[in-house]
Amino acid sequence: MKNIIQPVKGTRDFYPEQMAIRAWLYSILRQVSESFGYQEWDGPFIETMELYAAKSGEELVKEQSFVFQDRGGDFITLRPELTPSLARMIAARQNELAFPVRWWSFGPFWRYERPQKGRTREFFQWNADMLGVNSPEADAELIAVAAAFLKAVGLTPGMALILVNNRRLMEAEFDALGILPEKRLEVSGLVDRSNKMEVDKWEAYALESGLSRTQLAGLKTLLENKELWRKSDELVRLFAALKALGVEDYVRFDPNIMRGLLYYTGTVFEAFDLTGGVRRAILGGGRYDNLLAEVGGEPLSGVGFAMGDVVLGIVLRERGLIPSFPPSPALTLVTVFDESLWLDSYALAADLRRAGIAVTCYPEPAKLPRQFKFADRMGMRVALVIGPDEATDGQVTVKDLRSGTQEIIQRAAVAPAVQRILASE
RNA sequence: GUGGCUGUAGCUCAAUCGGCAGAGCACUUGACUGUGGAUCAAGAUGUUGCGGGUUCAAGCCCCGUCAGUCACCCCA
Repeated sequence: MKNIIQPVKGTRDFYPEQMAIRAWLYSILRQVSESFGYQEWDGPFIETMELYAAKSGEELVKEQSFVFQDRGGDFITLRPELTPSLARMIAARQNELAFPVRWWSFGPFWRYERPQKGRTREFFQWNADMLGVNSPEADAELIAVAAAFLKAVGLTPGMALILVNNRRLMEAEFDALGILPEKRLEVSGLVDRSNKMEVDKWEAYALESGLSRTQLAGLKTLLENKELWRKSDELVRLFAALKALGVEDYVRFDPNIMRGLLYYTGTVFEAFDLTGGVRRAILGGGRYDNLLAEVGGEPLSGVGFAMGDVVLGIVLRERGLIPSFPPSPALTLVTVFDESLWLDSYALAADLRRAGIAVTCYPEPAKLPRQFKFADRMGMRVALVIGPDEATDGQVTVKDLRSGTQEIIQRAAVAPAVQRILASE
């Protein structure tokens, strides 16, 4: 223990147990994404620093990304997000792609931040985007994808909701309150924080940032107005589309949702666990209009969202929604009785594999209790024994590990017998 | 980047005022020389994160450092 080299800060080891969960999540993402016709894609895990600097400003990249110089002296960044790669790859094939583009991806990302609950330095993220359509109905589709996912992992509308707002609506309201355009960003940040801070602290903070008392009062009224969405044609259409898509139970209007990102221009949304211990967003996204222009492409509108695996994992664990998987993918063990019968066991295992059964053969003659214990710990269902008695008669002992019953049968009948046990509940 | 808390056996954690480093689970062996889970018995296990300091004596106090964790910040 003492001299084992430490893992890199903020990384997670995926032992088979955790890897099974990751694979399970991946399979659900695939199923949900593909049910809406999204194509899987991926970009490189490393990109030039310029790609991110173009969009987010160099400070952010240098301080919160992993950046290193390659041997040629170029600055390389471990990707902290996927959207710039998406913009770059779309822009490079802008004239040949069949729009609207619907793409999804699941892969690793890195951010050089201080780890805490729900935040690691290496994490996996699911991204889904649609480009080439600018409509509230397209926004609704992405929200429906997100809702379909929540449903697929067992999160009901009582557990998690997608909160929706619209930036254009909020900006119009800010204007109506006499908040100057150059103040919008700061006020957006303020709005974003309104749920996280205590009320009086928040108000003091608001006044400090230059809002008048009337403006503050107006802002508070605004943020409590659950019907505000009716003033936005885009949101009215969005909610109508969500209803048609059958996911309205998962979605609520919430004027507090702004999202920090500069590039969102219209609809924005975030999914939250309603009652759990984590306050962080499970997923978040929105409409962006100018992304491609920033990497040198023609202007193209898009909408998309991203979901990290870390917060989701915490939520699912708290809710008991992560299924358990047997440790071994092979649920059948062929034991090795002794040295003289070793290869008989190997041959039996090979036979069963030819019959399409996943089989582990114990790799050496060991005491049977040890071999059975191994089968038990690996969550196996069937154990097979060829001892001297069985060998003489061309037979095999087949034991159902769950019921504890066993029978001695002819070797040719072993495969069907094993399959029967595996098929039983 | 700022602040709080925590580092003791593989894991979860005890250890009184600074006075012999322990328990449960897991592990190994046996009860049971052809059968796992259950039970019983026995056994093994430590650079108390690391480095320094104070002290007759440090897991405990002090300084530093590393790691974990929580909050702030940020959240692409």
